[in-house]
Amino acid sequence: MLDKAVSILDVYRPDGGSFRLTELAARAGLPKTTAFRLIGDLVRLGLLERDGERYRLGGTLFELGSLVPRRHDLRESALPFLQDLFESTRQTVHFGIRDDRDVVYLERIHGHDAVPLPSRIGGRLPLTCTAIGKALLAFSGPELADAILAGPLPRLTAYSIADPLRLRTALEQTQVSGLAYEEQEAALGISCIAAPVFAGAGEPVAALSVAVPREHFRPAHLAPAVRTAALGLSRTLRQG
Amino acid sequence: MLDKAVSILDVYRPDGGSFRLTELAARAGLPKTTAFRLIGDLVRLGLLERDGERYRLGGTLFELGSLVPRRHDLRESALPFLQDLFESTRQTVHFGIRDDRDVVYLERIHGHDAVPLPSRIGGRLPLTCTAIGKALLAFSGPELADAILAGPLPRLTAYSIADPLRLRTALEQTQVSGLAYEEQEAALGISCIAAPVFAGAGEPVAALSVAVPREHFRPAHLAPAVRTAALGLSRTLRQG
DNA sequence: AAAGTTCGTTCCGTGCACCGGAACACCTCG
DNA sequence: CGAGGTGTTCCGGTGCACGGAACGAACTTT
Repeated sequence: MLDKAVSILDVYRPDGGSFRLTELAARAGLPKTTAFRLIGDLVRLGLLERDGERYRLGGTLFELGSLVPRRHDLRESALPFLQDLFESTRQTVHFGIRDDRDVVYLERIHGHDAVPLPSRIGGRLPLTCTAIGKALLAFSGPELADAILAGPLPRLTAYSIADPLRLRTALEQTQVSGLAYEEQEAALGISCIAAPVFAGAGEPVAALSVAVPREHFRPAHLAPAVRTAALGLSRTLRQG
Repeated sequence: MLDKAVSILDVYRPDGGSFRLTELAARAGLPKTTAFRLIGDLVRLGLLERDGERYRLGGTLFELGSLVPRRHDLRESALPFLQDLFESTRQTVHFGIRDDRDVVYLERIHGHDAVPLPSRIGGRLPLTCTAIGKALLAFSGPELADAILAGPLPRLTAYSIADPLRLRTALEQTQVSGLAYEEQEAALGISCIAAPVFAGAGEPVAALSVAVPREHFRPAHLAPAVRTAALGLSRTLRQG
């Protein structure tokens, strides 16, 4: 039964939105009556809510989701540094962690006139298509990179790296410089620079980045700010 | 069964954390075996995760919670204005909505050396004890204020307003000035100024605030910035 | 206007998944 | 060592989750 309830909730991933009963049932692969029954329970429990004739995710999910430790704890420590980075660059700042082969975004800060990006708090993008992902990947154990490089690489744009050799080279450059770059690999017209965040010896626990319209991309200006934020945060995390 | 699963998840509200099986079962009021079974399912589905011998809320909740429309949509619109407000004040900025008799915080922005506050993204505090809450309450229909004033008022500190007359006066002052204040009513040593955010005619859809250590509270300096942010955001929301 | 289609909701028989006590193995502490 | 606590497994009983059928309402098509 739990599986069925979650299959209903999963209809809303990754795009959110709202659905009517029949569509929700179809997308969840459940008989209409079963879906109707479960939806009623989910609404009662606050995990879904009614919006006219439609259903959308409910406030209780938001409240529970906000308590998830890996989001809450890391975000609290990172926020001042992300704010610094946003202020010194005025560009969209991201903060994310690795989950399997994806980046999961824990925070995203932008101002007015922010460029449209596919990233979203709570959303996922492939490690290999994003600067944050590459920063995480470059400093993770070699087994992960090997495993990812052994299969086909996911693509979000025509510029996404599809050649394993090219990706390996990029990762090695990141290992040397401590910075990872993204060139229209996740979103057309967008460049990005990222640095890993460490909590101690070993793999990075997170990474942060700045995303910029390509024609305004100035690594020389951005790199020090990105490094400073990542180092500052790493130091804070090490001190517990 | 869903009820039981949610009773397990609700153990984590409002404080988060992690628990062992037996404690989780006791707090959820379930027999140990039932809890064990459900926890196994919740872990499999990503709603809980194991942390050694302990269980904590899982990443799937964070991902689903991030898609909740009333959080995601409002926060996206509000963020640039909240950033402006943070930059012009350098103090902790809050953004919240009303749910029944509580404020639910949708965003909280702070820098280094932020003052400790009881607020938290996804957390709740009584309307009557917070500036945001009073801003929301003052511009909601009179039935709500009447209903709240008819019962005992919740208190978070010794300074929280317990006298219905005093609260009614404060609400009327907010209706006149468009600003609501908080004087150690939610947290000792903390003052706060808030303004409502409207999306059209009618009740406010949200409110935003700045929280300051009491000895640094300068309403004359803060009020214009708070007003500007709230007005700017209201305008944006009205334009869709 | 009538017929057909789709929707959300209710009804209800039944099969099996949920339930949870008992048992077990392991660990910790006095 | 024994007592108490923990997490895990086992398994029989039964309550209820399940979902097809039916229904009424709304919408669309002829």
